[in-house]
Amino acid sequence: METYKEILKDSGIKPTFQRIKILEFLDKNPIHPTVDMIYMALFKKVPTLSKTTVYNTLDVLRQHALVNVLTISESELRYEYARKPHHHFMCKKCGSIFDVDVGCIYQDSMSIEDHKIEEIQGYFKGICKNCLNNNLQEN
Amino acid sequence: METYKEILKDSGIKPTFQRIKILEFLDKNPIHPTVDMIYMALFKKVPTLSKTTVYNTLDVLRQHALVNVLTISESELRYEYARKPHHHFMCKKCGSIFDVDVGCIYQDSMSIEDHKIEEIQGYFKGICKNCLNNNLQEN
DNA sequence: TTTTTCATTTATAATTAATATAAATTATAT
DNA sequence: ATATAATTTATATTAATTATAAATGAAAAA
Repeated sequence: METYKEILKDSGIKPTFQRIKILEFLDKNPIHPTVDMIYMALFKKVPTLSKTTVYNTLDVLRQHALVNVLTISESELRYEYARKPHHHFMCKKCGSIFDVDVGCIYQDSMSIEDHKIEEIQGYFKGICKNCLNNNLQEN
Repeated sequence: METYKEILKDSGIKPTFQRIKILEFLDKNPIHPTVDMIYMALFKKVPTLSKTTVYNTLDVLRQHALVNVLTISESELRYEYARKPHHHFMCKKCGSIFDVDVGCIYQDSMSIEDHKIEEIQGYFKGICKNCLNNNLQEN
């Protein structure tokens, strides 16, 4: 199993302690966190961490295609460890974001209506299955 | 042809001058503008307009399903007059946003992986056909 | 080892989109 | 006319993000 240090090195990124920790957090917590969620979680174990570093690191990781930025929320950006392409569902009630593993027919297209495609984001919004179940129990 | 006043009335919205102007602007300028773009454009003809009114009006129009909010940009929200469902393409070079009229196979689905769908956003990003052409001319 | 250099991290300040609040205005109903 | 309520406006506030510069740390050169 490849370590985070190795993943960073292989991408040409100097594997600093902070970068390793942020990458590890994203990998182990597929919750599509905000910058603040990452900062709050890691601050407990790395009290010297600064929020600027989280921003900087996410930028670096993104430039090397290790993380994706999601604009699914209207108020702040969300981040995820980049695995294979997929779409996302955001619950309007609890706010959680889920991966949805549906085949996108444009995933392998080079262009759409003569525009060159470099990136595809598919966002679904509504009520997640957990909230749907909780609603039933309340009745 | 239905007037903007009528469209607002039919949606149960009091057709004020500001609301009519904002709705008209969105209808006649399918550029998916930001709040600022709407404000700047209308301010010329309606110098008393305030930016808060643009925010408020867009909220009201949205609640009555007359406008859609796009989160395609990472820095600010974009708005459009709500017509029939479609996806969007944003150019990474010039920043323009285009409607793309592609059939979405999930458009009529009620749910996805047990989550209840209420809204679907499909975003494509890359280089638009205009910028692709301009690049050729520069050589 | 010591020094130098450079990248990274951190602290701080600045920017800006969006929201909240309250006063002013306008329209509507009494 | 007057009172009431909705809307608009001005202003202040919040909060995500970016910019700037100082502090730190690690690698390279002497």
